[in-house]
Amino acid sequence: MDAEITFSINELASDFNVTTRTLRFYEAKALISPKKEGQRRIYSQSDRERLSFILRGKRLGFSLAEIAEMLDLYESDNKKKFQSKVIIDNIKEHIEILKYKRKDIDKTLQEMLSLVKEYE
DNA sequence: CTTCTGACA
DNA sequence: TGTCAGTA
Repeated sequence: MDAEITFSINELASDFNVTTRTLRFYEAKALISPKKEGQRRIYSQSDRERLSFILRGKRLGFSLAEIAEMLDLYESDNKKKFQSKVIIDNIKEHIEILKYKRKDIDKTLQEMLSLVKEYE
């Protein structure tokens, strides 16, 4: 009955332009935990979203350790409600970091834009 | 032929 | 992370 859309490690890897080695590596770092069909890894849509988040985090310059932290912070707010303040504080910190990154990007963007403008 | 674990670059 | 080995 359940037409769960799943992916093999190969499909997921090619879909996101990463290697299967990378996916196993992230799993070893506990960033993704696909189901196992015997030995074979079975990736679900949620695993897909997690990978998307991980790769985006990488592009934003976060380390795998930081991404791992964000990941379990974002999913733990249901279970560990007694620690909500700590979680909120951590997320706020991430928000601040992102704001600085955005400022840097905007600054650099403006400089490059005006630079190109001089030569065209 | 695809995937897995472990090891080494 | 890439890659090579030896399997299941």
